[in-house]
Amino acid sequence: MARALSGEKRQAIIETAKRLFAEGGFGATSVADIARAAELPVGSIYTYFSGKEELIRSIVDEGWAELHGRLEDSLAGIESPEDKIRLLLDTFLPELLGDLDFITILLSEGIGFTRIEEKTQELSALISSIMAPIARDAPSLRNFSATDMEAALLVYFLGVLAAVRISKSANLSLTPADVLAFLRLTIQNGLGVAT
Amino acid sequence: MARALSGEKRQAIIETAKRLFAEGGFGATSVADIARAAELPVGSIYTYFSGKEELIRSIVDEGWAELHGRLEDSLAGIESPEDKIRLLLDTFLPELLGDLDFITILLSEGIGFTRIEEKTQELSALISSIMAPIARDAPSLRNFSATDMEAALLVYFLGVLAAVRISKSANLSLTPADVLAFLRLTIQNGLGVAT
Amino acid sequence: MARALSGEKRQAIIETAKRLFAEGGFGATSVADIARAAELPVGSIYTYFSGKEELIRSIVDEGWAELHGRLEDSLAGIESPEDKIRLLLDTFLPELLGDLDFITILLSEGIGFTRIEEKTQELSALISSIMAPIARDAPSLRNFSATDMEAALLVYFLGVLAAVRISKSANLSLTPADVLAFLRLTIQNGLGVAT
Amino acid sequence: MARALSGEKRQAIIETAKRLFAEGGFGATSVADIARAAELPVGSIYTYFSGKEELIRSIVDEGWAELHGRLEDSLAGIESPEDKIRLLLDTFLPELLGDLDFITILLSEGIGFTRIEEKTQELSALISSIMAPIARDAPSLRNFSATDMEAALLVYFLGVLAAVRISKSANLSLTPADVLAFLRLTIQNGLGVAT
DNA sequence: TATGAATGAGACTTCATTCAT
DNA sequence: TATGAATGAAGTCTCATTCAT
Repeated sequence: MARALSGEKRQAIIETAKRLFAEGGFGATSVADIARAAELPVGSIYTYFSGKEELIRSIVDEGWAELHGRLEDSLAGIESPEDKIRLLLDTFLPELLGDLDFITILLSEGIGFTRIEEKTQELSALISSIMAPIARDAPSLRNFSATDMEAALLVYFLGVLAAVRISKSANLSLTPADVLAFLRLTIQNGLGVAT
Repeated sequence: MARALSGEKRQAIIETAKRLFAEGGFGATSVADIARAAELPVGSIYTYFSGKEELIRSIVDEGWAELHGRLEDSLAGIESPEDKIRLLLDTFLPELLGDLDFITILLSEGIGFTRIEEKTQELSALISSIMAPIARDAPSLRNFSATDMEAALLVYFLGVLAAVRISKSANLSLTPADVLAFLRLTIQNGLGVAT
Repeated sequence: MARALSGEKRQAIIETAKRLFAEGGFGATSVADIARAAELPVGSIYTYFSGKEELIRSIVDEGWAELHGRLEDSLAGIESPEDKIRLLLDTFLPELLGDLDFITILLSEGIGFTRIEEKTQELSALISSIMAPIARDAPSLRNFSATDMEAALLVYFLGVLAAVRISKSANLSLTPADVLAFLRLTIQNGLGVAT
Repeated sequence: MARALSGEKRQAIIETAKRLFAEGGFGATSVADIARAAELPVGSIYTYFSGKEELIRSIVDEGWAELHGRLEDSLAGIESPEDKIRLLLDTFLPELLGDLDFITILLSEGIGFTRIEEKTQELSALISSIMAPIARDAPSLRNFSATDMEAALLVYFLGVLAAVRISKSANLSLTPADVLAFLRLTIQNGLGVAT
């Protein structure tokens, strides 16, 4: 029997590529760069991925699947909408915001190689369904149409990601925690859910 | 006359490159592609720009300068903060959101070649100063710290751009007008300024 | 038993490689392609052959040896030159012309990896010796020198192979049977041997 | 104005590539090999040809066009079928047989990249039309069907090419002149045309 | 100033062969 | 013996930039 494909090696490639793509961009990062950084021969990249595009697609797809999976698992054990929102704000978002490389790829090069839009909508729908029961009763959302809600979710979600990313890359004083704090305030004001 | 023609040529290069960079990305668009699409010889690109990077830098810098300049000019003739906010929502943002190619470049490839962060902060500061007098008196913003305001501006500004961009590239039903409508509602709720 | 199985595996490799080399060319066919098509692991190819070149050499050498061997065996039991010629036309050539992949390899990639020329001469000499007694008495060959005979054999042999090959690859209406019919006519006219 | 494409350089590439393809085969000859032999930078090959395949296609197409063109030009001034056949044997074929590299490419790698079959048929039809008036009256061709004629042309044409090629590559004593002599004899016997 | 051919570094990818298992 | 992951040299091709014209 020959050697089996090494999950470790595959993961090392994914992680190295994620970092380099986030730092320098997809186009400016060569497969050779990735191999060098991962301390692997170039050929090995192609043992694990059919090409450079499959590599970025895997980074996004798998990163997203893990995120989404963990979120759904966690939500499954929770009944109250308020607790679900707290989970989003206290666990899910901090985790996502902690993975700046992932966010960077998601917001820039990722588009065009992966169906990020579908993923964003997926998440939108999930959050939307969580918020619906509360939003219905929130006085400040009285005059929010369904379209307004859809726009709100996109703006807040993408805005939070982009804000955190730009704060980091521009060395602004604003931290992910600050951004989350603003989001908490906004949700408390809008939905009346304190976290 | 000759100078006018040259200016036109330069502008043609900028516009063609902007479209191609937005459509295919900076890395995937060659200088020859731009020359072909602009129906100009390759050499001409280098008559007007020192290289490919200066080209994208010019697109972002000049696009931003024009935007910012027009905004300041318009604001100069307005006294009331409410009217200023109306100008932002009714003129400035619709214009910006209409230039999807510019937004796309700004959010993806732009970063890394240009100091977008500084520009975003510039705009942030401007808007912040406009809102300050109103925000102070808005009851719903009572417990908003300065940091919260900074976060809010970044999240809304970047969120609106990213939402519009993704809606277009993913063929979502959400239009720039929908996103603006949400923003208007939010401002009315938060600042009490109707537009 | 084990050896029989191994022989089968070796034969499967030879046959698969022959087909792929004929279809796509030696250079364009990878060892992995052959392994995949033969439903064998890559390593197995190297258990039976020292490398890709030995593989094509084996295809040509063994194919030729079998052909030549069968021909000599059959000729051994025949006395009359006329019957020998009939054997060539009715058995040997139809068999050879039926193996289009072999012909294709022989005429294209084969050269350069194998000493096809020697083989062609070998066969030439054999056929020449068969025809000699008859040719001497054929009136129409009166003014044929030995060199003319050598040229004739080469032209007819290679011409028949190339014609059949090109007819197939170009989807011409000409069949191997048509080409053989022409050859029969020619031999009847030239040597007076009817088949 | 920039430099104009150099016909000389293009021709040098064609000739170098033709030689190398004939000597080592298409697959085994790298673009870098060609560039080195032509004393040109690799990039220049791509200034004149879109890729390696267009290169071999150009070799075959242009070589064939020149050959075919010259043949038709020469035939245009000749009335008698006998003289036309003499032209084929005394001028056209010797020229073709003198370009061994071209023949080699035609017979091996050429197939698959170029529509050689169509070209062969083109020539077949031309020669066929030349021979028709004579063949009708030739007693020895009485029992030749149209299919036989087609087969004959293919076998003789391809056979002559292949024979000359193999004689050269195998260092046989047979020369192109010998092969042509055989062909002359055969035509004299069959068609009664002396050359 | 205008042009576009020229250049060669470097990108992505393939692949024959080896060898740990 | 059997396997197929591992390897890195080499292949094809692209492209930003230069510069002869």
